[in-house]
Amino acid sequence: MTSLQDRTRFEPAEVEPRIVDRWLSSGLHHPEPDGTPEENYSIAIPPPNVTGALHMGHALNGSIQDTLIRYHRMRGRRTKWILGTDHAGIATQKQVERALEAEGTSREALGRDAFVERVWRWREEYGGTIIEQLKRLGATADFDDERFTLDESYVEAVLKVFVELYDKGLIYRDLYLVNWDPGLRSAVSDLEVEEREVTDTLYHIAYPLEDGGEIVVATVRPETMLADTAVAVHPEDDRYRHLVGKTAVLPLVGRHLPIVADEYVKPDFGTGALKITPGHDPNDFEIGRRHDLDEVTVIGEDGRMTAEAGTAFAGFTVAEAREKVVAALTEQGLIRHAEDHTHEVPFSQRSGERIEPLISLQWFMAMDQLAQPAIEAVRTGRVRIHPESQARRYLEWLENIRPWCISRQLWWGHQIPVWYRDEEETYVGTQPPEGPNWERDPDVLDTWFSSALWPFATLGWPEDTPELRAFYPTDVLSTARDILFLWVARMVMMGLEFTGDVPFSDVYVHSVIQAPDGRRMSKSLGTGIDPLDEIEAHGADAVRFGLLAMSSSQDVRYSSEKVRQGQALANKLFNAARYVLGNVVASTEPAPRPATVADRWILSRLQRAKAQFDANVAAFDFSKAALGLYDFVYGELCDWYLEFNKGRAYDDDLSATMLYVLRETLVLAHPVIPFVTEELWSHVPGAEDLLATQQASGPDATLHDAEAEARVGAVIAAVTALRSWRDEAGVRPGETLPARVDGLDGDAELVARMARLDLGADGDHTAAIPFEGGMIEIRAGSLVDPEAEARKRAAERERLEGEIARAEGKLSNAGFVAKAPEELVAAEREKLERLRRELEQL
RNA sequence: GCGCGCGUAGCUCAGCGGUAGAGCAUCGCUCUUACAAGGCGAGGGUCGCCGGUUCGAGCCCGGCCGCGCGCACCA
Repeated sequence: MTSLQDRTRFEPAEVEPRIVDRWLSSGLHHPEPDGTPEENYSIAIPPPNVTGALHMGHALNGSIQDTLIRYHRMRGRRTKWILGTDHAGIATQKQVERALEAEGTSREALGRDAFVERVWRWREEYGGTIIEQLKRLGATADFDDERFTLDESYVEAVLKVFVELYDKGLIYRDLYLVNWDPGLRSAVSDLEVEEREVTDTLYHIAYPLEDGGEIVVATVRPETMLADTAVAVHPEDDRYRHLVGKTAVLPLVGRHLPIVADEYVKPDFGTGALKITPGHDPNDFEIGRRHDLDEVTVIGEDGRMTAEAGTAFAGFTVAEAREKVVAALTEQGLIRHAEDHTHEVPFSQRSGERIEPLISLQWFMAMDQLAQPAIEAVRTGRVRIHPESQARRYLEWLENIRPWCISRQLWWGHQIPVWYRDEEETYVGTQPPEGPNWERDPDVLDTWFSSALWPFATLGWPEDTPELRAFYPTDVLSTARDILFLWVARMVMMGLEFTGDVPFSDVYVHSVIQAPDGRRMSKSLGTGIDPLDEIEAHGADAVRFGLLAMSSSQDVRYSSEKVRQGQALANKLFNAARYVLGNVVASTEPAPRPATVADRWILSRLQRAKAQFDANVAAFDFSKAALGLYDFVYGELCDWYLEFNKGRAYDDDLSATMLYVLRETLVLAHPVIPFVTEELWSHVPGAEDLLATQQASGPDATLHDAEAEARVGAVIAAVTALRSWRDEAGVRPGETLPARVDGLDGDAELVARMARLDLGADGDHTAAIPFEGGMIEIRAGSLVDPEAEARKRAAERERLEGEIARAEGKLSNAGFVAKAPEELVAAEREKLERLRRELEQL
């Protein structure tokens, strides 16, 4: 191993691979299942898509989870970070289909079995990528126990859940209007649909009435008129009241349409008359069921018009049919008006295609009954969601929950365990039915159906495994807010339903990292930043620190400054350790052996840093936790304590204290910046094993020292005041100044050393520099420019007078004296007196 | 449309009832026994706008303006 003293910089690229190897070969990431879930600590990783690569969101969440895992591992908990990947039905199938297309073939040409086989091979090849990338981040997930949502045992769990929910009547098959994705040729769930603003043409179309006259309806989708089965008006609408119960005749088709009254219709929109197309519009579908209307389908699953649309339109795409319908209506003089209309239209998040609402035979899951316990769990605090605002979103969604369409017309996934025979018989079971002529339902389950079981299916459920007994329920689930409904809420429901317990006690919803310009990070926009590039450039510690430091309760822009701050911290700590280790008596046992007020001060500040770090981690405030480490290492340990001790002999006492502080600092910082701390640990004399497996001790109240903090606080104030004075007075920092110090008693020596004062010499009085707790008198005569000094003094007097005026004003305010808290008034009085003294001394 | 969040130093963000903060950037000084990916210091803000509550308000309340997100059925 390279000697520490030869290196003046921390080189992540050289150090990190070595350290990762040591961690992995130690097996520290893999706990034996033992103990209870209360004693142990576990986190189930949000399973990345098996085909995925590490992006900034993974890097942030990986940093958060690994920080929690390392923190609790170092505090005596048996920790398991449950690892694995998700088969990601649609995403994976699409990737492989694209590859097939490039080869000039298709999944249809291959057939189902060969295609699925092909996807498995694809997974063999690319599935390990993201796992390897997590290792580079320093993640100590359980790499020895990697799960996949299509593992044999996982499939068993999924099928069992399906069958049980079916038996309870919560899963059912229904002919219902679904969000059809024509690109995917599959149904998708409500949560996979996003609204986009689109400008369409709103046509006013006249429908003749059977008894003469007409009624004009407004629509942006004229082609769907071919499937109209009614016209609706508002029951209170005087313009149309007399038409309710009459019949209109559908142009181009000739179908007779009842005119119905329904509250849904908005009289002030369009013409106030609404064509009803139950087969192709969600609202019309509801209205249709209310009024028992026919459901006609004219658009097929391929996005083209069906035979039902009539010979003039069958086979054309929706867009083509629209033109033809409008042309035909125009010809008949039935288009009364056309205008641009901008509105929100559903698109598939998966394929980007416009959703085509279609009536389709699909599997659904009733959610109301399952939602109730999941609502209770959050209301009663059994599951705590951080930040609070996300808990409100969670509850709102669950309180308004709708049935979940769980079947997907894909090949890659958990095939639905239902068999049919002769259109008559249906069999539902985890094993295929006996007997001939059974056909299995070709559809697979929505990926989120299997993800919902993740925290317990990964631990071996439904078997009563040692892993399940030791680590379920898990402790924390950390995730982004976009899958709070898709995933988190459903895990709570399934966990409660099937294990009788919540799957985790805390949910931490982390920030979404945006591009530096505030746009979404995305490959297609070219705004993505690859965390691996950042690790390459700045080191994994820097990336971890930076991501934690920029995280917040809301979305944040990526801040490369924060990453550089992390890099600076790693380098700083590296050099501080190098310096300390080069000076201490190596054989000394690390221990707090304070011999000076500075020693007592740093020991006291260290306890404070530990307590604050603990509090911040407990509150999931990772930004404060990371920045607090930076402040302690930079602002207290390096800027002051190491400097205080320059020129002091490194005797046994100082060595013991130094080593103690160094070791405690490495232990404290390790969860956030594991690499540099682990590397340094290997150079600390007497430090055994890996830092990652050391046990941290909590803040030690006996080392808290208010007196030392006050005294050193005054020293720091004095030194800072003097440096500032030098800068303004133009006195070089290196120049030793004859001076007297008032108000610091025995600590004046410390100030003299830090600020280059000569307390023994004497000379003309030239300047008085007040600081919080005393006064430095410079006796340097000719060194100082008298004019500059006079200007400074005047400025200082002005400042003091201003502050005195403010304090006097406050104290002469009867309201303040009468109503403000007593101690505040007293403090103000003291301050006023102090300011007056300072002014007098000037 | 309803709901939530955010507008604080040039930039990214803390602070959320008692005299405005950090990191970076800028400027000046400085190679003082670790660290130039150093050290020290300085400048820089009517805390989006208007009212109100309070002895006292970035901080609480109300109303505007701007930005973002979530939910929603206006054809």
